Amino acid sequence: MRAGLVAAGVELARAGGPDAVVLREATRAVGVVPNAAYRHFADRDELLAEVCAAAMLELADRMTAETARVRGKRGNPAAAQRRLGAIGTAYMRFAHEEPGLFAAAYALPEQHAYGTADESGRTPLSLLRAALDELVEAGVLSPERREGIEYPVWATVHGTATLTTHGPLRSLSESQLRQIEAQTLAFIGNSLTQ
Amino acid sequence: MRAGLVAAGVELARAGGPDAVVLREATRAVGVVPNAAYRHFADRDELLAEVCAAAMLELADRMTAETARVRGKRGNPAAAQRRLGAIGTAYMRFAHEEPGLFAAAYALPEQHAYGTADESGRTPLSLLRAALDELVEAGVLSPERREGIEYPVWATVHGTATLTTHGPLRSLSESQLRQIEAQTLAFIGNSLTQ
DNA sequence: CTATCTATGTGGACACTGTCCACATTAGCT
DNA sequence: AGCTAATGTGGACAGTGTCCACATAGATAG
Repeated sequence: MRAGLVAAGVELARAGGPDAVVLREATRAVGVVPNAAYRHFADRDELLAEVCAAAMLELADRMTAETARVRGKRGNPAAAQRRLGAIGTAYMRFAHEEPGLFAAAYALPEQHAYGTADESGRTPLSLLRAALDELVEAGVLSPERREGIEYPVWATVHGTATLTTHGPLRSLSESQLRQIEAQTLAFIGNSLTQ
Repeated sequence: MRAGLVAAGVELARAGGPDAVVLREATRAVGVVPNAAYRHFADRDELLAEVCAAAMLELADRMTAETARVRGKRGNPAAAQRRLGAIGTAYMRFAHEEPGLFAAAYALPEQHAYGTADESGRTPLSLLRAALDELVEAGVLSPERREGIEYPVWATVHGTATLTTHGPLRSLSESQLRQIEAQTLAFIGNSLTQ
């Protein structure tokens, strides 16, 4: 039933973002009285935390999938760059295809949410780090510039994602959107390969 | 009184972010019955929109102030770069000194909020554009790379600001924070001067 | 096999929110 | 002076998170 509540919460978040994951509605969905939820969660935030973790997991899954589609063996410069691009693309695509879940993923400041690890330990951040490590290994990014570079890279993609989904840049045309996303990836590439 | 409600709303937002700007509380602060607000605002969102605009304005003011502190005449390459840095610094500093207001500034997707212009027409985005234009004028940024470059730049700074204030990177130590911010600005500089 | 304990769901309540309606007051214009 | 438009008031309703006391079922111990 805990799982049922979380599943209901995820659907609510998918449809309306973190604010839409309302405890009473989730209990209604699973067919139980509101208070029953308090046997499984201390409060609404604890439910939202689970929803958040689920959203992060789906994001990590998408990043993994998109990365896996890139051919070329590890260490190949072009392939490494494409894999980093795949990570950014998956991130921004997730934000647009599931804006509610994306917002929910970052709704809780608390969370140890560098991304709660899924069973395999993959988190969005760890996937990004791996891609950047490969970039160093491939000789594209110099080692002395590697440390901490994941944060600006993450921020750039995250900023574009939020600005274009929930921020002032939402309601751009599809083509404008694609252009800004491409420009964002090029911007990152520019900064790294130098 | 409309102004009073907005002022109360701004203080609420300052203290607790957009969710804290609750209509009834604002009317309480100005000493009037809740419904009185409906003579001035269609609903809560319309009040929040004003708060949002006020927050954007304060952000623009800070950016202007920080930029003005940079010496060196227009067109000087080093000065132009420092002015762009000042804009980013002001942005991230605002996010940290006024996290509630910063969040409120971006709370409403609706808004024509590329930043509602203040009396002088300055908005955060227009200030950024001006700084980038100067960078072109100074020969630091090549003209053919100028178009639309404001979006990745904005996104990078915005991403760092949100991740470190409301996101998973909050609760970093002061020194880690400063380092990430410096790294963010360097990252942008790297991408532009190439 | 019975008795007790623990986990889980129920009913009812409270404070709080945004919002609507009907009413009172007040200021300004004719 | 009297009408009109603007503004504030009182009361209400639905919806929310959360707390309390109660019921019930399932396991566990004697």
